[in-house]
Amino acid sequence: MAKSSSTKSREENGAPRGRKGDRADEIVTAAFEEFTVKGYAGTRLEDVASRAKVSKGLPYLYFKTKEELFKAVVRSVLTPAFDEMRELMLASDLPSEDFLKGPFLAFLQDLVKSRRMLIARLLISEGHKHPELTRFYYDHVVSKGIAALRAFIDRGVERGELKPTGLHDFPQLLVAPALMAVTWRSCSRPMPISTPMSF
Amino acid sequence: MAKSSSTKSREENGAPRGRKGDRADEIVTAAFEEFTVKGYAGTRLEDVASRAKVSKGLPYLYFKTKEELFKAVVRSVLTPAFDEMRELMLASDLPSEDFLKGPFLAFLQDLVKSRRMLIARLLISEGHKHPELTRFYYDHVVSKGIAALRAFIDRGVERGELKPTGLHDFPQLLVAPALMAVTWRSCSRPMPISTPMSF
Amino acid sequence: MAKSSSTKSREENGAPRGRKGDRADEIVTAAFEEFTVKGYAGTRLEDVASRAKVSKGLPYLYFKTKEELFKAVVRSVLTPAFDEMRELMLASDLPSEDFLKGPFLAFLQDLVKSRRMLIARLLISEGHKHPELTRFYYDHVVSKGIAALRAFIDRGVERGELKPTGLHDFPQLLVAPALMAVTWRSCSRPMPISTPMSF
Amino acid sequence: MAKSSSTKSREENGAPRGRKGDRADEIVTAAFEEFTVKGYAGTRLEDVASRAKVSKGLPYLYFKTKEELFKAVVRSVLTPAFDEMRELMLASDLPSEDFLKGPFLAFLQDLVKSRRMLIARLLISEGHKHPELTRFYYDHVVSKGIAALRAFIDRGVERGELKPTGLHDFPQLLVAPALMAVTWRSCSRPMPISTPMSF
DNA sequence: GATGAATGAGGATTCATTCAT
DNA sequence: GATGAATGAATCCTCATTCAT
Repeated sequence: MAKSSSTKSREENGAPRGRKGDRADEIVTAAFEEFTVKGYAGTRLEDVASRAKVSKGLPYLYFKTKEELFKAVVRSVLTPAFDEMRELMLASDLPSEDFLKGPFLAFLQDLVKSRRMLIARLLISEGHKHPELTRFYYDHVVSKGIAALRAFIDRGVERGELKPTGLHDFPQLLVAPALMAVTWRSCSRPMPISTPMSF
Repeated sequence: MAKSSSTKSREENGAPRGRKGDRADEIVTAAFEEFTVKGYAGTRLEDVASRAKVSKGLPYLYFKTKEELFKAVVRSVLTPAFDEMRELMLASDLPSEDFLKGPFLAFLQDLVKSRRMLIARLLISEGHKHPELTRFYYDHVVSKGIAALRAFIDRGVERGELKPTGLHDFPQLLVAPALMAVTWRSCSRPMPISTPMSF
Repeated sequence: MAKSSSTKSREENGAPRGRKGDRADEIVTAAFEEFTVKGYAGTRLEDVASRAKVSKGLPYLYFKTKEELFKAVVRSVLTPAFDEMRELMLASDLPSEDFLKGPFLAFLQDLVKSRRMLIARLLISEGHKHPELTRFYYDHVVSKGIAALRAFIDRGVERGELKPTGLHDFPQLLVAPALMAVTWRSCSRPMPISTPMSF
Repeated sequence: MAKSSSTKSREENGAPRGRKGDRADEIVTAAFEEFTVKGYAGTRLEDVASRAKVSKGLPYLYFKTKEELFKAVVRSVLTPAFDEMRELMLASDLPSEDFLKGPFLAFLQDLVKSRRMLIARLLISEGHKHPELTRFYYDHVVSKGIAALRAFIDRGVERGELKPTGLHDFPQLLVAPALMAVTWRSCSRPMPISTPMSF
């Protein structure tokens, strides 16, 4: 998340860069940490500001409201994560199972280890309060990820590398273990992330 | 929650309000609905009260604080759900796969259809703010459910009905689809709950 | 205080007797203890009720409001205390100084030792919120006590036993040490009550 | 309280509101007035705020809780009062009786006339709810005042100006008349403060 | 008379947001 | 642009008081 805007997302969140380290980015980063730890309602903008080492009023210069900041946080994590996954799916030409057990698993494990998956908990807990956000991201980001997964599955089936199963209809099951790991962990018990196989 | 008032008051029908009133139950039910819809912080006790058709102050007569009420809600949903599951696992002697595809799947589908699984979202989103609650329920309720699942798997393996897989180590994967369904749905997209097959 | 209504104050506070121990008295006694410890605002009628071993609603059967109960408490302590003092002043014919150093000092010391003087703190802290009470008691009870003290002083002066001093004008100084002792003690430091002499 | 803002803001005149605003001082002053009139429990922070002409929330910016504000009030009155007294005792070299009947009496009379002595009533009525406050002030402020009084008395005795009496043991009796005056007045009846003589 | 469940006004406290500097 | 003092709506919780039983 830290480097989310390093690629291309400069102007969409209206952040000025400034050579001494994008304040907006620092605020978003701090907000991410606060939000994932305390939840939306539990996060005080003042704490976000302190964590970002800026004054209490500054976040309002970049983000009109707390909700806008929240959306910026989701944006800054989700978009890169799904972009990465899509790139990954297209970049390899390994046999399906090898790919799943190799790079894809590694990707999921990284995801789970990184704090970025915590965004999942945020979406689960707060998503319904921000329906446009949820819908927007579902429609523009998540659905693309799912499409990529589905395309991957279909290709594997075509090649005879995968059995045609219900997976085509619910490709999200491929990432279910990662989600499971995160939700499970969030309920205080670590659960090792194993292969998404046996599917 | 389901059967909390089993002690002396009216049954499932809208019987006359008892004198001593299982108002506590009505409050817990109302609170469950508010909490699942609005989250912990977003729920106003006053709304819980109105929903339960009682005065603003009454919830405090039964639950010292908002947190106590929250705990009571979790308790009232979680305990019966896990008890039910354990009973189910012990009650049947069908071949493992038949059981999983039959009664067990039906149970999960019921669970997902019922609003009770919404408690999962609550635990995911708010659990970390109530660590003792989480730990208590993990230790006393969840772990028993997991043990039951594991026993079931082991029995199936012994009988040669199931292949020995990593499932023994993470039996919670058996309910993962249900959890997936709920979390997915909570992000605004319905996802049919299918068989926990391929297991 | 305990036995305040044993003498003559039965009907004025509307208390029924009932052979098994005047409930009203028990409530007043309990209230006295709560009020002196917690102050007026800090006292919960529910705690008064528990202390008196009666139900939460009972005090309202005897005392229309919390304030009425408070007044009853003041009444039950002040009246007997001043009555006692007046009787004392009239009962003796010792030389003035002997009387002051003997029975009168003993009386003050008893007063201070007893919990009854705590009523002073109540009047100091809460008196201004109950002006009619204060005025009534000043006019009907306190002023009689002062008059008795003044009469005693004047008699002593007439007899040549006491020097004519400002004491005539502020006879309350005779009890000042007792008041001092109580107020001082209430600020957490015990102060022995010595002779009201050297006056 | 009197000179609390001695650091950098306007003096006794209604000078322009400073930018950084010694709002804290204004709030403490307003709180002092509310507390002395209404008591601790009876004071609504909202009223304090209005009296100080600030918003409801501002007091919480300076004082975490109502209790902290209360402590600040006590501090702001007590400390200067006792400091003043100690300075007074050391500053003069008049014969003991002249000092008592002159500057010291004047000091007490001023004290009683000023509203500062009302703090005494606060301590009497609310002190027991704030034991650390009471103890702290006793140990650090009051006891020093008493020590100064005792030193003064002893010096007088050494010089043969005062008779050795119990006063050495309870020097607080020197201020008893002032305390008496205040407590008495608080019970609605003014009592002139006369000489602390006859001691 | 007694009980204790129920009511609801009232007050402490928090925090998103604004704005003068 | 930055700052942080100030605002005030919102919400938890308490408790005097009422009332059905």
